[in-house]
Amino acid sequence: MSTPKRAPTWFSARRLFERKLSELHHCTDLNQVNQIHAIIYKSNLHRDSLITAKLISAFSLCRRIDSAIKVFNQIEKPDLHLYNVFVRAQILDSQSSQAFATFFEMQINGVLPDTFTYSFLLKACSDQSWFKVVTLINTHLIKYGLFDDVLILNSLVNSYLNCGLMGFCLAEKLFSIMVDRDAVTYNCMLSGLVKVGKLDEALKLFDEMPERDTVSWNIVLDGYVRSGDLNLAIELFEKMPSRDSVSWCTLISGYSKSGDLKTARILFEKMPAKNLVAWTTIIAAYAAKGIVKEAIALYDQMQVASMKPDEGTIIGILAACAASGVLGLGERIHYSLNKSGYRCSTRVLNTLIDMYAKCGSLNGALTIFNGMEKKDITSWSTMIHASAIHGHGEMALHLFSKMKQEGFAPDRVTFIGILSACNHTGLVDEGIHLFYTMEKDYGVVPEIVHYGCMIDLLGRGGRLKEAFRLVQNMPFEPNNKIWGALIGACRKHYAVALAEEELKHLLQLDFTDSGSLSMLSSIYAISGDWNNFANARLRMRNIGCGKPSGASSVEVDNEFHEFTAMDQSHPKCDMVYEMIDGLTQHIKMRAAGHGAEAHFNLPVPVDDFMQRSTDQLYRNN
DNA sequence: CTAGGGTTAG
Repeated sequence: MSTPKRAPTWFSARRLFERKLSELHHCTDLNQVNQIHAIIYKSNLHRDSLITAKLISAFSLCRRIDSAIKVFNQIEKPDLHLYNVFVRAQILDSQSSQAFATFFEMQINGVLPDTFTYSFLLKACSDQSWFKVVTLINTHLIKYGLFDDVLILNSLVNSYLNCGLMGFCLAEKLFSIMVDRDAVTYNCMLSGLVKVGKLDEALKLFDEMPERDTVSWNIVLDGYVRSGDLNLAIELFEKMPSRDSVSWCTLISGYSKSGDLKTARILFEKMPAKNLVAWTTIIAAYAAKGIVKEAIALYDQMQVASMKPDEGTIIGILAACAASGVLGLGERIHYSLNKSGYRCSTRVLNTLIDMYAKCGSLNGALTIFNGMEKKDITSWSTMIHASAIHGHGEMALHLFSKMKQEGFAPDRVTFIGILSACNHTGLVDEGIHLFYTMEKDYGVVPEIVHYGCMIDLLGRGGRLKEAFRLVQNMPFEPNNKIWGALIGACRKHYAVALAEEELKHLLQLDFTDSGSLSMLSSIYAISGDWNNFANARLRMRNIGCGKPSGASSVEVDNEFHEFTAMDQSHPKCDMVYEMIDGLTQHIKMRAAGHGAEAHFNLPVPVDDFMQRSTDQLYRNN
């Protein structure tokens, strides 16, 4: 006789609940969290600070910051632990300013922050714009006597390393005075050195370190990959004492980015336990190369292998679609997301906007944008840039004022977008106005990229003297992009004399931008100065110009077509050139004041063609 | 707290 099945008793249900409660802060299943939430309220446990803290963590893990906020707001007097959990939840949801608000609020309420609070806040300090905040936290730590804890000092070193050159110097200083360094301290510094490209110093530190774990080896592996020396990378990979998924993925990603898909694929097949990152890397690699069929096949295979795509997977593949202009795959993924009922995060939606825009569908981008209930600064900046690349300057300006109405403060990236919108549409005066108000009214200090936009804007608008004056007065040394914009402007407006005069000293500079050199040589060609022309051409040859040759690409019905200059290899080559000639004629007629109604014999209707084509410049190899 | 895929950028 078999043992009778026992009905679940009150006792076992209670035990189950207690077990779930103790693991609550690791739970990623929203339904379960909601259930437990309900039981907590019924059992009057919501006054227990530890349980509430776990609940906030759980909601944060399920990406439901709204629920976490509700729970937090119902607590009358949060303690340090609750404040910390809430700060971390806000940081994880990239609500940094709200997290700092919580940080101030707790101090007003007489709760003093501890090292945990500071370590969460430091996690938000991810780039140069946070440098001042990091120094501030540094002084706080000293003031409150928290400056001797390895954990927090490691966080501090790491944050400094994220903050540009100034940060790097302070990180080195801090590292040198730290007495209690542990493995993490060394690894932070090691990765900092690799990220600023100081591979030699990184290797030296690697040798000097008291102990090396897998993380250390992986950082050095990444260093070789970044330096482009994949042979050294694979050599290191082979002699590493231990390899984990990160080692494999670093290498696969390295080969993918270098364009060697074949080796990337071989490594992927050899990788023992393929994880989500490996799948994402290889799929995005095929998508970026425009090999759509294989990307789709792998995407399906991944699901057969019961790997569930996460946010990173979706963003990675969509970004690759955007970079290569493969609308078909992007649309397919968007469709499958909708069908599966996946709740797209703001970040995924932002990536979708960018993907549609860069693949030629401004309408697709707008549809996503308008349907978003929670837009962030990136959504607005992306949409502004989307209008810019489609030549809709007015739309970009409209979006710009609307985002301000909705309470968003434009940042450095927004300004790059809006200035380039003015540039693409010839809105010179609007651009100048925005540039001069960006610091005064918005507190955004112009960087060299913003100057680059302005110089391009002025130059294209024919205001060459102003462009040159701006270059002279800007607080930066001109880089290749600045020179490129100037030379391009001179060429466009046949300002040979100006180019000569202003660019004379340029020839002595260490000038390595192939595009600018080629434009410079064409200026000399126009002016008939064949000596300097030859000179410029010689310099181009010396720096190995033409290596990263530009290519246009377009995807039609899941097939990828690529074209380079003077390319005759395409099977429908004649039709392509016929189209180009027709379009050129079309543009010239439009420029001469003829309306769109002017009739041409084109093999495909113009709108259809414009809708589907992308003109993405990218580098071979 | 450190390493891998990953939104906006003349």
